[in-house]
Amino acid sequence: MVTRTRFDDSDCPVARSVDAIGDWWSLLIVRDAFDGSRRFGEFQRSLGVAKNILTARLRTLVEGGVLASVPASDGSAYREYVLTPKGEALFPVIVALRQWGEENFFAPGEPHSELVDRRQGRPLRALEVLSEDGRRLTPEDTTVHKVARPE
Amino acid sequence: MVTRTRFDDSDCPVARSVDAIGDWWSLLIVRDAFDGSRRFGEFQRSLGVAKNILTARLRTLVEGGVLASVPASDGSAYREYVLTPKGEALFPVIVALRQWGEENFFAPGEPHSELVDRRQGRPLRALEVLSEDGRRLTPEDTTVHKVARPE
DNA sequence: CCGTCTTGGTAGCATGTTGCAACCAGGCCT
DNA sequence: AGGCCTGGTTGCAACATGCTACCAAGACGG
Repeated sequence: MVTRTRFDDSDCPVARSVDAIGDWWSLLIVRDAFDGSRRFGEFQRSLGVAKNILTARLRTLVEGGVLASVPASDGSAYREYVLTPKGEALFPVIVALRQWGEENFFAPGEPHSELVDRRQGRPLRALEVLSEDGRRLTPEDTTVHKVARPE
Repeated sequence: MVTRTRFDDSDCPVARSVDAIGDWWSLLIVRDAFDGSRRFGEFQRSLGVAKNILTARLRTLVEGGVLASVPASDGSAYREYVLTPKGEALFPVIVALRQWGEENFFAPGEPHSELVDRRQGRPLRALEVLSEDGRRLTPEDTTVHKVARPE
């Protein structure tokens, strides 16, 4: 087959995550969902994505348990897409990508959308990778413990 | 055009990050690089990716400043691919995806590769999104401050 | 209800991208 | 020199993406 390679049986959690999200559009849909988008049209306008693509991505996200399709909150007969707990758990992923992007792809002072603490209106603290006892870890401080896949 | 949509001029850092990484293979290449892979053949065997795809992804990652192509460390005439500081800064992204995958795509007790603290051999602490003054934030505690794109 | 607008899609087609397999050049090794 | 390893490139078939047009059901004013 020439289908896109799947990673859903990999023993690496990163690979399975990547596989579950599906593609980059999906991640931007999730980003918009965190930002309050709920309706098909909201996602479509915000992303500028073709409607057939959006339809397909929303479907796979719902099938994957990241989004749920629920009756509209305004009483109309339309449906809305909201994050499930599993989808909400992607928050650190989005924040990590956001911080990496801010750091590396914007000139100083270049305007960009910014995620802020609602209470103080201040930007967030940079994510830190910590050991169990709270030491800050760099990539060199860690190693991957490989697990043999059972035959 | 029917080319894949690009996000490199979006005002959202998440979109620019997504655009810079390019596709999922690239992220898995970066994961392997954190895990110590350096040579073309190492990536190829580890990922099982077609060589032409790997060639293309390595090239875009080098062009994007995530990897650097350096002379081989063993004195041979071959080249190696190592993470730049910009690439190393993806560490929290990989860790976030890894933790999300561990949490959501493995049955309890199912074997999987694991990222551990080299000093203690223990798994890492879960990433936390914190406010500037150290409060732990959920998605609901944050909001995106939109910035108008200058015309 | 009746016509019309909005919402949320589907269908068809051109083009781009992916993956496989075959091939190949230059390093390395004895 | 001969043969194997490494690190690719090339060609092709299948699949995915994006665009535009179309469409059905819900909302809505009269």
